[in-house]
Amino acid sequence: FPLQLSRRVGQKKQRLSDAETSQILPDAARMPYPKEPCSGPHACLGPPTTTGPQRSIYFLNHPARLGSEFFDQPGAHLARAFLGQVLVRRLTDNTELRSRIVETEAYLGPEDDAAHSRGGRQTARNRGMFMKPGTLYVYTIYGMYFCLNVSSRGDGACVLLRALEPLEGLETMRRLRSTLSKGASGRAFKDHELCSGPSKLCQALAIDKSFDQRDLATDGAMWMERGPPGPEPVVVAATRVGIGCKGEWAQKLLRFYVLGNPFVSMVDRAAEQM
DNA sequence: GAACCGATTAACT
DNA sequence: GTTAATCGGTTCG
Repeated sequence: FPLQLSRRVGQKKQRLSDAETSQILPDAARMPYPKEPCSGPHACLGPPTTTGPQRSIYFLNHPARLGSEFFDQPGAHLARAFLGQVLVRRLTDNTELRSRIVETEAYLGPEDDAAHSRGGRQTARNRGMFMKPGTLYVYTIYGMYFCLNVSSRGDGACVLLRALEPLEGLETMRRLRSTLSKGASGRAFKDHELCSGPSKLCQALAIDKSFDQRDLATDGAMWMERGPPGPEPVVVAATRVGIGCKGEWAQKLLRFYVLGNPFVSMVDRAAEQM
């Protein structure tokens, strides 16, 4: 069994190859980029279509998929607007994982010293940041993790998803986390450990580089739905995580999270006093 | 090519 | 609170 082999004592550590992962997992996010939003073998089970003027009364009680117009907001606005919305991931076996977005960070583009697009840098890696709002930007970090971003309005601007509150498919998320986590001591992850970090949520939702540059408004394997109506969550604005603490841009309050939500990755008590 | 390093995690004290 | 793990992407010579 490839996973066990890779853990043999003294053996050079080896990440699961795509082929190996696909043997273990029901879905390793290896679907090719769909040419059409809902083409392929499961077209008849496609995700809800974008809201539009033709929407009938039938859909008023059903989840509405967020479309390109929603993502077309300045980064900091979009980062706040994401809070409370529902991220849906459909695996290749049609299992749907649902989670509420509870923590985000905005990266504002070339002038933002903490952004990958700082100084106007545009490379093969960060191309997604420069594509139309709603385009995903997935990058590898520390050689072993992924981070998921959504392009916003503004050249080279995007929003990093940092934490989710799992709603549906928790046992699948738990299995994905255990299988993909390097520590993998066999212990079961608690609910609040499933998606409480930018790379944890990528493991829990089986998101990898194959999602880079996909369109969240039309993709068949992942989309966003308007969260259920309810009281407005209290939003905390704090400094961003992992970008150092020196410099003008490190001080800006571009991280947003739902006050009191136990699924947030890091609380900032000082920011909460404000 | 080589050197450097990171929008993190998990295990440890 | 500290630190090892781990390697693709970027930069530099």
